[in-house]
Amino acid sequence: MSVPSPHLFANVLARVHAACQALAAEGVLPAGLDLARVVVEPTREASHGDMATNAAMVLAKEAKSKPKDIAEAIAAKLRDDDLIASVDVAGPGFINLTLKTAAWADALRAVLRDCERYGHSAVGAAEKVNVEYVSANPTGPMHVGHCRGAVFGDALASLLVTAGYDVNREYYINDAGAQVDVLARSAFLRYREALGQDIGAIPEGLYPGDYLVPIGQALAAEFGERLLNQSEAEWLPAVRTKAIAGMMEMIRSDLAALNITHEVFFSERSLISGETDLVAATIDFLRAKGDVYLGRLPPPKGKPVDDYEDREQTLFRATAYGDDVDRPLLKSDGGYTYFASDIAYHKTKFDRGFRNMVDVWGSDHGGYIKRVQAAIKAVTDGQGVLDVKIVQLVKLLRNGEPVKMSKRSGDFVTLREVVDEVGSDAVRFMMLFRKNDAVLDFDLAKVIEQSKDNPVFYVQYGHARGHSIFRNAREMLTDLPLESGARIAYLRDAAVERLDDPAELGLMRQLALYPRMIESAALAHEPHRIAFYLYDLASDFHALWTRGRDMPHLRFIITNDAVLTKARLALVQSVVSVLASGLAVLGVTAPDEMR
RNA sequence: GCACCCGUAGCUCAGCUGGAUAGAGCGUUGCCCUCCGAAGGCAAAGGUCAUAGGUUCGACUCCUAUCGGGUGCGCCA
Repeated sequence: MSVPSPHLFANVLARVHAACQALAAEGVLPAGLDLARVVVEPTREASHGDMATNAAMVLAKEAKSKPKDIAEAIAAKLRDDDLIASVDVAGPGFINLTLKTAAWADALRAVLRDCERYGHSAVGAAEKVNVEYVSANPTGPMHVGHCRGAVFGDALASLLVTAGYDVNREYYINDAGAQVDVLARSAFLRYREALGQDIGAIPEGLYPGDYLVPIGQALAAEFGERLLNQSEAEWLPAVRTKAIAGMMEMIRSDLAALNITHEVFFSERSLISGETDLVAATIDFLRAKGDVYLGRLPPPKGKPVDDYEDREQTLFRATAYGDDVDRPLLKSDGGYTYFASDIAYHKTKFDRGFRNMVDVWGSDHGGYIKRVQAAIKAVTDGQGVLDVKIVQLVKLLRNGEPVKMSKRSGDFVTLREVVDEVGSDAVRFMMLFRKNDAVLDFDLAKVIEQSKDNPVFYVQYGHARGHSIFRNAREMLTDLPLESGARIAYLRDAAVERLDDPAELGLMRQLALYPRMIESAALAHEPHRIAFYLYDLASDFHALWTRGRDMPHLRFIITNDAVLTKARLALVQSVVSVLASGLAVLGVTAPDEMR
């Protein structure tokens, strides 16, 4: 696999670094300066050139000279650079750089050269990252509330892969708590039903959903009437195992509808059912460090706890690691708290080689972050790092009206219903077209609209429009290949230096931003930035396309100039490639034509 | 009471881990289709970035306090 060449911004940053180091060698700047805070970024205003660096301002204090003086010194070095057309010092010490137009042509060639690898990065340095997401309780089908976290986690994982990390996608199966016993009892009822018994109404406290009917039938087929004479203690484990397996199968199939897969499904029960009790081992580990003690907790504030009992309990010293209070590890019945299992679980992640962990949780778990991060610190001696991404609620609407009830399940809308109605692409893109920590309105009617108001359509249409241009261009360039790999190869030697219209150069600038966007979005764990970037790119592309209406000389296909046409097709191809690449990161398809 | 998240244009939201005169879509207003690329395009208006302090060359971004909205607060997962 070829390593993509450093992108334009990284390239220019390296030149700025080199200039600083040269000045250090000459004694103009002190030796050993920390260049970490030096950045090269696109300018917001065209009058400031193409790129700007803050080098002089950042280094001024340490170098003990005026920013302007340093800026002039760096600028003088950069003026000799073969990539740079002009250098200006402005404002408090910005160094504004204008690149030679050849640099943009080179950047465009890089897109065609790297093909689908364009934008891929090595910042991740193949470091292992564990991304845990979904982890819905195995007690029923997935509902809409789950799908934002599912899509977010999946896109984040793809983004990290694209940025060069070694990513493991993981699902934690909560198969050890009381809720799976409830599931087992609910399934047992359906088992009796399958054997012809009249079960009447589903009792309060059990899961009423029809989705358990097939589980009951499967149990009847496997066990016959054997379980009927057994006590609950006897039949429950087998029924539970069967029911959980059935629920997980259903969940996997729901996820498959969104093209989401996990490499690892980690069972909570496996922590305690193996040869060694890993939860006990983890508690012992913490106890040996002095982080476990017997003590009392003040009663909880907020809503009163009716069965509150002040008692001495086994506590983890979470406050020593940044949490607000110490947290219990054992319940009054002697069983492990969910938190205790969770510590052991995250310890296994670390023990499996993941120093970097990302968990994607729903907004109602926000209060749980500190204690798990505290636990990870304790259990990994500060080596492991957990970033928790909270995804906010989705408000499901239809034409602006809230959608509450479900046709199928009665009390919640299933993920499957939503995907069936609007398609995976619309769900995925819209879930990512917002910061994860902001609540999201999802309107079933609007997301399938084929208009500019619908970002999903707008971006996909950009890709399709590119292909439409290729199809039309074949009337003139009859040997233009339709297959994308061959077409890219065909366009690779196009005379892209002929692209000099400001609108074209603007699009080239936008394309050059993509690799930098991938890196920063990956480092920030923010896949939504890619969605917004693609929207901007599509917008620029559509704008250029429509300019051809008033200005025929700007059309992509110029019938009497094959060389220019080919150059413009190279630009179109680059846009198409980047749109396809970005959509792939988001898990959204890039269609060749809109139906 | 405490912790965490949010507060940016009339509405829905971006703002690239501290950069220059805060951006986009919708909506509003004004132009642009006898024909060639209008499932539209161009342009304008619209802001005390919740408020008040602080940190520094520089703050929507970091810190403190206050106001408003949300979430959570032994032995649920």
